[in-house]
This record gives sequence, C-alpha cells and structure tokens, in this order.
Amino acid sequence: MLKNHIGRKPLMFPKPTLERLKLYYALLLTENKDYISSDEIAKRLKITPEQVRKDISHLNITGKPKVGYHIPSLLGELSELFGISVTDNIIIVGAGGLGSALARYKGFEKIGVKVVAIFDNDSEKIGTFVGELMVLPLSDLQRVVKRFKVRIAAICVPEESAQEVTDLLVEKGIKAIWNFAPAILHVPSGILLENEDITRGILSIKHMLDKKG
Amino acid sequence: MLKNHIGRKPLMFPKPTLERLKLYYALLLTENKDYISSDEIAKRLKITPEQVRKDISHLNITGKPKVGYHIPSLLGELSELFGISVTDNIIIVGAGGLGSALARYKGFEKIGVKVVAIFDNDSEKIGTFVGELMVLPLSDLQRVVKRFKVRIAAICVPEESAQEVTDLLVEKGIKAIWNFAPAILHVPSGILLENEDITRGILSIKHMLDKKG
DNA sequence: TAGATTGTTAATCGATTAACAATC
DNA sequence: TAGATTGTTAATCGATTAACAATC
Repeated sequence: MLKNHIGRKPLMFPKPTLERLKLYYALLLTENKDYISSDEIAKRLKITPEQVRKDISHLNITGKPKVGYHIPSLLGELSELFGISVTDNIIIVGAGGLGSALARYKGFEKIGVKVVAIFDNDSEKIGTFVGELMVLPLSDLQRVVKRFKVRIAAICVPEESAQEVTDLLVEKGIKAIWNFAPAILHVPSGILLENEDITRGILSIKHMLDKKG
Repeated sequence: MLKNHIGRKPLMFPKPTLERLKLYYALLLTENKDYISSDEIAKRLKITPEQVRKDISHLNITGKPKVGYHIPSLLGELSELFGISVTDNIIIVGAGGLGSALARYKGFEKIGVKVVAIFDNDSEKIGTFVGELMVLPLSDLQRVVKRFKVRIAAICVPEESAQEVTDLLVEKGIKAIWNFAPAILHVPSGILLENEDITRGILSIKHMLDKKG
C-alpha cells in the first residue's frame, strides 16, 4: 500500500506514538529553551529516551548529536501534523453545563479550533448567551454548517438524545463527531467519531486505587 | 510475581483490555435483554468477537455456549472491577466553567462517584453556589478531605496554577489527581495521575480529518 | 579528539488474531 | 443430535526496548 509521499515521512503513525506526540507538543509549548534532548523529554514524561527518539524519527526533523532537538522546529512539525495552523470552525450541540463550559473554553485558539455556534432544542435556552455566542435552535444548523464550513461538532446532550443528534449532524454534512455523551454512537463509515466520555478517566482511577497494594 | 488470589482471576489487566471493558460496561447498561453474545458486543463496538471473549475471560464469569453471557452477571463483575459499588467522595478544585459543569454532572452517581465540595481561590466566587454546593476557599481543604475521606480530586484550574494546586492536594492527603488542565504535572510516586486534557481528543480529530484521503 | 547524543537495525515483548476443541 | 457459541492454546502481528554505529 502506498503510504509515503516522495521525500516525506510516512503519514501513518502507530496510535500510541500519536498520543505521545501530543504530550511532546504540550510539554514543548511550556519550554523556552532552544534545544531539548530525548533524555529530558523522556524524564519529564516518564518514558524512555529510546521511545522519544523513535517517535520523533517519524517526523521530518532530525536532531543534533550532543545538542538535541530544535524546539521551534519540533513544534512546527507537530503543529503541522495535528493541523493546528489551520483553524477549524466547530459547533457545539447542547447548551447545558458541559456544552457551555466547552463553548467558553479558552484553550481552543492555540490549537486551531474556533467555536462558531452553540445549539439547543430547549426554548428556554434559545436566545440566551453563552459567552459571546447566542444559543441557536437546531433549525439553524444547516445554515451555520454551510456558512462557516463546519466539519466538526461536539455533542454535549444527554445520553438519550445523543444518537438522534448524531444522525442529524451527519445528515447536515458534519464529518467528525466529538462525543461527550456517555453513549455508544453509530456513525456511517467515513464519519469520524471521537469519544470523550468523562466517566472513563475516573473509572481508571477507581480501579487502580482499589486494586493496588 | 504474585498476581493471583486463590480461586480468583488475575488482578492485572492489559491496559487496552481495561479500556474495552469500560466500553462493554457502558454498552451493557443500555441493554435490557438477559444474555448477549460475544458476536453482538463485537458488532456494536466494531471489534472482533475473539477479542471480546478474550477480554471477558479475564473476569470471574463464564458464558453459555449457544446463549452468550448473562448480562447482569457481567455488569456485576465489571462493576466490582471498577469499584462502582463503593462510592468515592471527590472534590473539585477550580469553579470556572469546567469545574462547575463537572460539579453538576449527573452521571457520577451511577458509577459510584459523589462530588462533596468545590474549591476556588477567587474571593468573588467563594460563597456562591454551584448546584447545591457552596464554593469553598482552599483553607477548608484539609477539613473537607478528612471529614469526607476524600481520596480523589479533580483539577479544573488554569494551566499556570495546576502544579501548585497538585502539590497542595497531595500534601493534604489526596491519593489520585484527575487533571483537566492542559499541563504536564508531576506527582510523587504512589500518587495516581489521570490526565483528561480535553484538547487531546480534538487533536486526533484534526489530524485524521486532514491526513485521510 | 573524546564524549554525548542522535538515528536505526535487530531482538524482545506483549497484545491481537486464528484455529479449534469443549460444551450446552 | 446438530449447531452455535464459548474458552483456550498457538501463531501472528505490531510496538517497545536494546544495542550500537553515525555524527556533531
């Protein structure tokens, strides 16, 4: 299978590698030195330096022996890998606590994400403001998706209506669903589904607190 | 190394298995049949039936040939595995959008989690209510942790103060940090750290939307 | 130069998948 | 019984780790 561009590194990354690359990005953003060694990255993230080097070897970047990796270049590569320099307009469906918090989240800007609208079907909420956004009825969905070329939608509705909302979003042309409802959703093939169910993290914590010595 | 109890299954699960077991739990909660086959679980979650059987084989439960797995028993086992039947009192630090949303989240009850307090250091927020909880100053931390035997704390403060808050929580006896700040935190060994950084999910989406054909 | 650090190949490890016997 | 489905062992696959040559 053809996975490479000429002169470029492979576009397919092992999933664990991709997850670690996100951590490198977060870490490097807080560094103000010019260079960092695989050893230092490894220490901060509690992994091995070999793994760091292997991960970075997937990118179009080389480090300098005795010096390490040039942080701005590394950030640039990672930024391109995750498409951070291109801003995606996203919408949020569900103006409850979680949806509203998400709509006001300040960290989106620096990863190339902009919330352009928030929707709800509760007439009490429609017309009220969440930050600078007015809550819109779902009948405005199609217009907004077209106008702002929205490809990504966050679902922050109760479990019961999550599938219904998903179907509607897909019908209106949404390409990726970012699901915050604790529901197992079905999407047509070709549509991306990313589950952000918040209960998962604390289940891991409960499990490990109980089972360890 | 001793990993087994007499007559019990191993307590160590491969991490990917543990993640899938959470999905099985979520899925089975919505089923109202008595039995389900590995094939059906697999279809719903888009994995293979062999994997489902292998995962379930880690539990103290056996299925019935021709019938499948008894759903209530499976739920019971998973509930025990994740310590759902024992309620953990947790606290939230940071009464901003995300912290407040978390404090009001309705889904905690059914996984054995109860939010007993929310803290902030902003005097404007202290004394106001988030749902039924009054926002408390951090000087009340020690008292609350002791009184409610709190082992788990969610961090919903800005990146800049996340480490400082972490240190304080650990000092006051917290055993697990559930970190919602996009920060790389350091914790002493023996303290559990679970990162729930919300930007990670959408980075995956952006990456995959851009790189796929 | 000597030494530190990268980059890559080979070896190991662990998880997934395949195959099939056991069983209801 | 025949057939469907579980449970487990063996084979495969893919990711991590180890080793070391390349290089600044």
